[in-house]
Amino acid sequence: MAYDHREIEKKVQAKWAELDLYRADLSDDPPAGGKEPYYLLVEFPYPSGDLHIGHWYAFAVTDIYARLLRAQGKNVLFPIGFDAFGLPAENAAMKHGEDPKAWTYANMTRMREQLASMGASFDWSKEVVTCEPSYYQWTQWLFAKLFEHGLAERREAAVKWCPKCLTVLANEQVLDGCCERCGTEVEEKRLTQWFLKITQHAERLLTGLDTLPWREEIKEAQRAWIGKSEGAKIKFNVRTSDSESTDIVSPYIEVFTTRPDTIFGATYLVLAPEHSLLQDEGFRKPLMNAKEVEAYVEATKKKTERERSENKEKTGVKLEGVMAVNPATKEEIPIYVADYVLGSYGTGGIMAVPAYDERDREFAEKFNLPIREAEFVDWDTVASIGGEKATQYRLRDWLVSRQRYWGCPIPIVYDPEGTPHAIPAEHLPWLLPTDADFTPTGKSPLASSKELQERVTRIFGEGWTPEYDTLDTFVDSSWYFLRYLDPKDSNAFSDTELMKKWLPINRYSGGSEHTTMHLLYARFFTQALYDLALVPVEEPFTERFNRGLIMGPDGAKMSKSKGNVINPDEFVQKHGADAVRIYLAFIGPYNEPGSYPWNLDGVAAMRKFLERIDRLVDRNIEGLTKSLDTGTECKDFVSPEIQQALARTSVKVAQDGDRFKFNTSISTLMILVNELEKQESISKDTLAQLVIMLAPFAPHLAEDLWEKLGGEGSVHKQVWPAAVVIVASEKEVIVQVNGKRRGSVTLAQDASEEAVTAEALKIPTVAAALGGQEPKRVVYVPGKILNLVV
RNA sequence: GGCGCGGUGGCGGAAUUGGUAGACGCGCAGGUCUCAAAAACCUGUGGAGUUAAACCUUCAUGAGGGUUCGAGUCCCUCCCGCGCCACCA
Repeated sequence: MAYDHREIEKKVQAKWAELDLYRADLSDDPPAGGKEPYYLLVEFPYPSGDLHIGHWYAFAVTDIYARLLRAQGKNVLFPIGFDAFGLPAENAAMKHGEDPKAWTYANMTRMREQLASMGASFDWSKEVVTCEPSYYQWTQWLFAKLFEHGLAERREAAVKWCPKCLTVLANEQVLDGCCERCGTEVEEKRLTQWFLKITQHAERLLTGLDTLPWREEIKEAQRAWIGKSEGAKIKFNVRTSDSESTDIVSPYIEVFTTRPDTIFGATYLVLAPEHSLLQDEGFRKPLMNAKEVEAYVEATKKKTERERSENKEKTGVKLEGVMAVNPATKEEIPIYVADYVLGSYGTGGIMAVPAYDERDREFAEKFNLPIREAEFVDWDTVASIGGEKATQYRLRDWLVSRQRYWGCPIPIVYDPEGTPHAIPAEHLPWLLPTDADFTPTGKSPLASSKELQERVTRIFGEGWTPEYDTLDTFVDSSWYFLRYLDPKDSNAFSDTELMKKWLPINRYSGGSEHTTMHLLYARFFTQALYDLALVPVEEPFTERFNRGLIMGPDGAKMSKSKGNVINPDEFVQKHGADAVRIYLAFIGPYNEPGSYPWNLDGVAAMRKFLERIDRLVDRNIEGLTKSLDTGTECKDFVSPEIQQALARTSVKVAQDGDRFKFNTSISTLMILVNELEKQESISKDTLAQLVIMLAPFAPHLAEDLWEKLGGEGSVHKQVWPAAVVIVASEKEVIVQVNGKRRGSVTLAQDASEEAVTAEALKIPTVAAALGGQEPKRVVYVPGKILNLVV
């Protein structure tokens, strides 16, 4: 008889709610006999409205770990919330004429139910919702702190613009030249925007990685993104090149190079078309082909960086009338403007060494410039010509302004002179106005709010104006894990004492797409707040695991157009939430970013496994009842084999769980069930242990079985079975000849090498393999292996 | 192009970190039950070979070398896949 999962899920979920089972008491203190705190974090969802299979994989499997930890006596904080500001809400609002807020809140209601349906043991009392004023008040407060300390700055810069989302983007949100959200190719503009100065933390973001036990690929991706290069800055004087005068024009051109030792081979200089000298009057004066240069600069402006890099054919224009002087050779060398040099990196100018740089060589060959292999010089020589050691990073400052409505208002006002001021804390939360036309036009929707302007005038006076942009949603999510500790506090963003106790987060599970976005931002935020003595740790996440991807049954990425999308609800209806949970956990290791095809038979197989356990308990409960009826002692005999098996399972399930290898945890449980099924009768205690170990994986069925067994309270409050190990008196030793297995002997644990060897030689296959020869050498690993070498 | 991570049956994946390769599950094959089928259960299942049968032999962890008593695991060379970065000087 198959169990009725729908009824069980309903019943036990109500029971858990009634018992308020998953609330973590954060002040529970270890010295006072409390449990050790463990902060388990999973990236909070965007309220998109429907839980898809990826959500299940993210939350249901991480939940297994939360339950394993609780069973092992940890005080587990496993919170959840919603990353609720963001663009899709506005898009939906435009499409259906709904209010972004109404859309967001309706979705959150729906998702809370769905998250409950998977049996996730979140502590909802700690919920944070980033679009609520009680939350974004503190996003604003923290932004103001960063502003006061010079880490937030408004300035003009070349920025990426998404023509579809009609907003600027951070560098991190541009993937292969396209918008991370919608895939549209981005444009470049020069705009005045708000930046968070993450580049000030480049070095610490780099060195901090060395202290973290993360997988190498995550660290390497961040290192590559930060992109540190060490080299030198060298100044080249510039002269007019008419024959009589060798006037020094405009002070000099400074270049950055990672190879200052090749300066003898620098046969020309190249400026990026964006280089400020090209706009400098003094520099332009002697130019004989200023118009041609101007035309080239203009043509480059029309190209995106992507177009510049896709066209590998080198282009450029020589600056006629000026020459640079190589400070090492004192030689006059030509200066070019070429778009293969980027204005946004280094000094925007390079010394070209065509002998050792592929790109310079291509350019030199095309323009017939000299290619000289040179002697290499040491650092003293470089220093003697004015070279200075310099380090460059690829990382750009984080652009956080967004010309969109549904986001956290930037807590800044401008005085009549246009100088920005942080809005004082007493006026926070600085509310998102409700009278703005949120249709994105490229201009900030908040500019259309009368209420906002009136509010500014009322509070700050005539002539003052509000900031109209909202913050990138990645700012909201850069500190949410701090708020979980104290989500309702209206006096502080978090609680100092609780932060000391609960930070850093023990384990953070999420998606690999956040490696060079959210994960980098959150580290920066934490470091910055650490410097302001607002948080007690420099690194927020001790361990980080990127989970893999669930693919369609055909092995391809799920997409509506391919028709291979798996809807978890169908499987939950048919096989139950527990079967889906176990299937997702069994599919492969959770700590590796692999991609796993959804196997249609897989969930059914997991359901069968659960039914076998259900039957096993039922069958034996009958037996237990009978023995009670006859008055015999119920606590019956447990064979050493079963005791051994229980001990083995208890250790291995917990160990593998700790490595996020739930697949082998479950296979270990399967092996135990296979063994138990062979027993004629099983004691109640044995069944109880099985059910406790099943509970993290199949929380609903386990709770039901626990009740059947007459257990007190909830199975999820039980402690993990202690491993009662029986020390075997005998041990099997593998016998090898020349490293190949030829048999085995079972002898006393402490048998001597001689005794094992003597016994091994009696095995016919061993004797045959030896062919009558005496072993030249014997390798004995006590209790494991005896290798006879001939 | 640079860096990182991988490559194990028909499939997802195991392998105590140098010690019986292929756990567990899917799939497949055969069987029990049935008039039949489904479900359920049982048995088998890397290739090749010897055999009455094998707890027998042999080959096998992308390819080729090496270290070692012993290598999926360590080292070298190469091939392939995935990820990140990429005209970053």
